[in-house]
Amino acid sequence: MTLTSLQQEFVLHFGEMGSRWGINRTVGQIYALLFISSEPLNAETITDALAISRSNTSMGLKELQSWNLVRLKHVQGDRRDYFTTPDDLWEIVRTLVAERKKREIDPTLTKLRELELQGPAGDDYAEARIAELREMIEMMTGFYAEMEKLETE
Amino acid sequence: MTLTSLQQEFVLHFGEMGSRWGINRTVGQIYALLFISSEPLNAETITDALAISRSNTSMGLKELQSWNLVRLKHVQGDRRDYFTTPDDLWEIVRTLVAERKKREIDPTLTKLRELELQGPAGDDYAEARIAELREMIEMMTGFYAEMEKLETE
DNA sequence: CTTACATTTCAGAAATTTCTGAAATCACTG
DNA sequence: CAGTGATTTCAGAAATTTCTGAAATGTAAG
Repeated sequence: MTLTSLQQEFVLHFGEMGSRWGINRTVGQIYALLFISSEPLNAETITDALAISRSNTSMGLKELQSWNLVRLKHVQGDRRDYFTTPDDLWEIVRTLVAERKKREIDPTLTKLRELELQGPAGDDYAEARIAELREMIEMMTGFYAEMEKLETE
Repeated sequence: MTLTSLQQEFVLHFGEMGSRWGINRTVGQIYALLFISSEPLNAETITDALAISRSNTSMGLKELQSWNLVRLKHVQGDRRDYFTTPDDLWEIVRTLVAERKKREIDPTLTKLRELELQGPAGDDYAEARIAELREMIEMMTGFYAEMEKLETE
C-alpha cells in the first residue's frame, strides 16, 4: 500500500507527536494510519505502508490494544487479523481519558493513600501537602466517575 | 539536606511517574521535592537532597520554569535563586492543563488546519476524518477557553 | 499429523534521551 | 574593575527506549 501525500503527512505528524503523548513514534503512526483508513488493515499492510519491521508492527498493535484504542476485525475467508479504530470520535476521546487516568493518576492516588497510612512522619508540612493533593485528586476522579455514570445512562 | 522517609518516598514516586507524564525522572523529583517543602529551596540544596549533578538540577529547573510550574524567590542577603511551587493546588492544576494543551493539542490542531488548506487530495475518507477530528478538537478547546474566561471573572 | 501461513517473542543493534563534569558566562561585591 | 560565587552551556558518557531479524510459537486446512 502506498500512502497519498495527505495520509503521509498525517501519519508522520502523529509519529512526531507520539513522544509528547507518552507513546512511541511507531505506535503513533500505526494509530494515525488506522484512523484515516476507511477499511481495516492487516499487519502486513501496515508494515509496508510505514516501512517498519513486521515485529515492530506486532508490538505496536499490542500496545494499541492495551490502550483499547483499536478493534480487531476478521474478513471472511482470510485468516489474518485486521485492525480499525472506532468510527465514533467521542468513544475514542472517552477511551483516551479513561486510559490516561488509569496510567497517570490512579497509581499516584494509590501511593498517596499508602503514604498517609504509614502514619505521622514528623513532617507536618509534607503530610498536609500530601493530604491536600490526595483530596484534590479524589475530587477530580470523583467528578470523572459521575460523568462516566451519566454517559452510560 | 537529608530527606525524611516520607519525603524520600514521595519524591521517588514522582520520579518514576515522570516518564508517564512526559517529563524525565529528575524533573519529576525536583518538582516533588519543591512541592512538599515548606520553604523555597536553592539549586545547591536540591542537588544534594536528590544526589544528582548541579548541572542536571539547573536543566531540570529550567524545564520546570518553561512549564510555569515553579516560582522563583529571593531571600534577603542571599544572592542564590530559590524555588517553590504555588501553594494553591487549583493554580497548579490550571497550569498543568494549560501547558499540556499547548504542547499536546495545539500543534495537532494547527497541523490539521494546514492539511485541510492544502485542498482536496482525492481521498474522501481521510479528508472527512481529518475534518471531523479538527472539529472535535476545536469544540474541546473552545469549551476550555470558556472555562478559562469564567475563571478570570 | 503435516504443511503453510500468521503472529509473537526476544536478544542484541540502533537510536534517542538523560546525565555529568568541565568550562564558559553572568552578576554581584568590595 | 578584579575577584568570588552562582548559574548555564555543552560535548561526550551512561542509561534507557525503540527497533530489527531470526527463531519460536500458534493455528487453521488438508
